[in-house]
Amino acid sequence: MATLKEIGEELGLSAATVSRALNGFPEVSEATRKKVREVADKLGYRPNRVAQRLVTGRSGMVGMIVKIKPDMSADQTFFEMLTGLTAALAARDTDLVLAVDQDGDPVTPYKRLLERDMLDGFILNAPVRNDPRVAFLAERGIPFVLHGQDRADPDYPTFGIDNHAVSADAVKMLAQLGHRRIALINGELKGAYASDRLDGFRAAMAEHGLAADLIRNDASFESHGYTHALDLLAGPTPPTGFVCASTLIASGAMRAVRDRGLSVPGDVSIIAHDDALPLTRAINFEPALTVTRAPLREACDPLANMLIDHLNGVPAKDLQVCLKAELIIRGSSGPAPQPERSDGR
Amino acid sequence: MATLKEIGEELGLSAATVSRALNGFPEVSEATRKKVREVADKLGYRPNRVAQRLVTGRSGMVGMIVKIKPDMSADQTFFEMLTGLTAALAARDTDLVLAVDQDGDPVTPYKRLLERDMLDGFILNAPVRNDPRVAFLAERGIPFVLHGQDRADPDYPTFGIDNHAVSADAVKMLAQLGHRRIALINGELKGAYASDRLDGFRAAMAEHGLAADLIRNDASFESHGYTHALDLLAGPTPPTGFVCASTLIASGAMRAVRDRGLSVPGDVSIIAHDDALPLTRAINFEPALTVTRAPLREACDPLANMLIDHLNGVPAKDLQVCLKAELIIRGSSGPAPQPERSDGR
DNA sequence: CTGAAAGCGCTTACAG
DNA sequence: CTGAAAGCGCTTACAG
Repeated sequence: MATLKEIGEELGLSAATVSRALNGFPEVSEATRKKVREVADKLGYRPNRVAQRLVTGRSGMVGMIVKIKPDMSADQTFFEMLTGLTAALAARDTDLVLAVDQDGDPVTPYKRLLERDMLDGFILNAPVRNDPRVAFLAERGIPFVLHGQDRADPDYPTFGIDNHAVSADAVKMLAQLGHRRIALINGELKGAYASDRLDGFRAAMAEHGLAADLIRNDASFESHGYTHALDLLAGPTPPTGFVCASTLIASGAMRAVRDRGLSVPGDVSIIAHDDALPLTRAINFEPALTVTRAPLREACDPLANMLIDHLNGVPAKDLQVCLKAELIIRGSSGPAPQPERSDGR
Repeated sequence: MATLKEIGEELGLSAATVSRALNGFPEVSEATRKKVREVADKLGYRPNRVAQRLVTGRSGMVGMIVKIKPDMSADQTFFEMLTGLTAALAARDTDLVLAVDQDGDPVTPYKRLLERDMLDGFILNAPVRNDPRVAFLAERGIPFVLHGQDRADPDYPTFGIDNHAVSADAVKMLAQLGHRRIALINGELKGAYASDRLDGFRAAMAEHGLAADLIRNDASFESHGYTHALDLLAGPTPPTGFVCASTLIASGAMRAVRDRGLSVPGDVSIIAHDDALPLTRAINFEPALTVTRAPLREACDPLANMLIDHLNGVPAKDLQVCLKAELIIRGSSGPAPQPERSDGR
C-alpha cells in the first residue's frame, strides 16, 4: 500500500504537499496537483483511514441500533435503510456500525456501543414521542440525527416527513370526493410517526365537520389491515374511505372490502402512505393504489449528510428538514357512493 | 479521555510501562500492574482504538455482506447472525461492517468494501458450492472464515455443521421406525448446505435400500412446505415420512398432512432441521417437532473467534470445525403406519 | 507555493 | 522490571 511519503519521494515532494494536493487545498499549484494525482493513481494510493482518524480525532464511524421485534416486522424498512445509509455514508468516508437491541432499555445498546468504540455520532431511527435516547445522547454531548420528529421543537438535526399532513391530505382528498365516513387504520401508536398521523387525521376530520370515530392503531401487517377493515365495515355506519398507514395495511384492507362483496373504488376508497418499499408496490395493486408517497430510501442521503455536516460544525438549526409527502391519485380512490335514499326521491 | 501518558504521569511511570501493565505483559511487577489498573480505572481510561489500529496495522473491522433476497427470506437468519456476531466480535475488540448485496455479481460488494476501508477480514455466509467469493478473496490474500462448507478440502477456516449427516440421521431414524416411503423437502439447491443435505439423503436412502424419488428443493417458506407436501401426498405411493429443511417447511408440511385428513405421527412422521430461530420453535408444534438441532446462534462465537485467531496467525488447518447436529426425538415422529394388507392376512 | 516539524495515542524492539 | 526512542500514516499550524 502506497503512502504519501512514497508518492512524495517519486516526485521530490514532501508528504505534506502531497497531502495538500490530494485533499484539494487551494494553495497547491495545478501542475503539482496533476503530477501528484498521476503518481497516486499509478501506485494505487488509498489514504490510510486509520491514520487520518487518529490525527483528526474522528473515528469515521457512526452507529445505529437495530431494534428487532419478535415478529421481525421491522425488517423491510430496516434493509431499505441499511442499504441506503451504508451507501450514503460511504460517500462521506464513514462506516456504519450496527448493534442490535434485544428488547430492553432503549439506551443500553447505545451505552455499549459508546463504551466500546469511539463513534462520532448516531443515527436514531423509529423515534417515539420525547424519545429517551435523545436525552441520553444530548446529556453526553454525542451528536446524532433523528429520523423523524419526536417533539415539537428539537435542538438537534432531524430529517423526516410531515406525518400530520400525510393523514390530513388523505382526509381532505376523500372529503372532497364526498366521503363522510372515513376510517384510519394507523400504525402502532407508540411510534411518533403514528401519533402524528393520528393527530393529523383528527384535525382534518374536525375541519371537515366529520366524526373521527373509526380509528385503529396497530402493527403494520397485511393481516391487521384485513381484520380491522373487516371489523370496521361490519359496524353500524361503515366507512366509505380508508386511510391506511402503509401499503401492506392497504393490501389487507382491500382484501377485506372484497370479501364483504364491495368494490374499490366504487363502494370504498382506499388511500395509503407509501414508503416505496420494494415488496409492496402501490402501482401493482388492482386498482393501483392512491397514496401519499415518500420513499424511505430518499431519507438516507439527507440523514447521512446532515449527521456528518453536523459533525463538521453546522449548527443543528440549519439541519432540520421536514418534507411533505407527495399525493398521488390512482385508481383506488373515487367519489363517495351515492347514499341509498329511503325516501324514494 | 485519559491517555497512557496521563496515567504514567500520575504514577511517575512511562507510557510504555503503563501499556505493558494494562496489556498483561509478564515482565511487569504485580505491584506496578495493580497501581496502574487503579489509576486507569479512576481516570476511566479506555484505549484509543484508532491509535492501536494504526500501530498494529489492523483496522479492527471485519466485513460481512448481507444478501437481500427480493422476498426478504434471509432476514430471520440474518438477524440471528447479526446479533450473535456483533456480540462475539465486540468481545474481541472488533467491529462488524456490513454491506448490502443488491443482486449482482457475488464479489462486487467485497470489492467495494475492500476499496473503501482496510478491513482485516471477512465472514462469508450462505456459501454456494465452490463459492466464487472464496477464489476472489484467496487470490488477494484476504483472510476470511466461511460459515458452512463449500468444497471438500478447504484451505481456509470454516465452521459449520455436517449437513450430510443431518439428512442421513433423519432418514436412518425414520427407516428404523419402519418407514419405507420417505420424502425430502429440501432448501434451494444453490446453497451448499442444501446440496449436502440432498447427498446425505440419497446416500442414506440407498443404504437402507429405499428409493430416493420423493425430493423437492425450494426456498424455505411455510407455503412451500405446504404445497410440496400436499403434492407428494397426492402421488401414487405417498410418503409416510417427511424430512424437512427447516421448521418453517415442517410447519407447512404438517398443515398439508392434516388437510389431507391424516395425522402426525399416526399416518405421517415429520422431522426437520432446526436452526433454533426465535420465531418457529420446534417445541411449540403440536405435536412437538422431532428435529436435528444446531442453533444458528451458536455458530457466531466460533466464527468470530476463528477469524480473529486466523488473523493472529493460527493456521487454517487448525480452524476447521464441522459439528454434528443433535437428533432430538419428539412427538412428530413415530412408527410407520401398518400397511393395509389386501391379501387378508 | 512548498517544506520541516510536531503531534494524534499507541506498541515494541532495544537498552539497561 | 522499566524507560527512551522510534514509528505507524496522516494532518496542519508555522516558516519561508
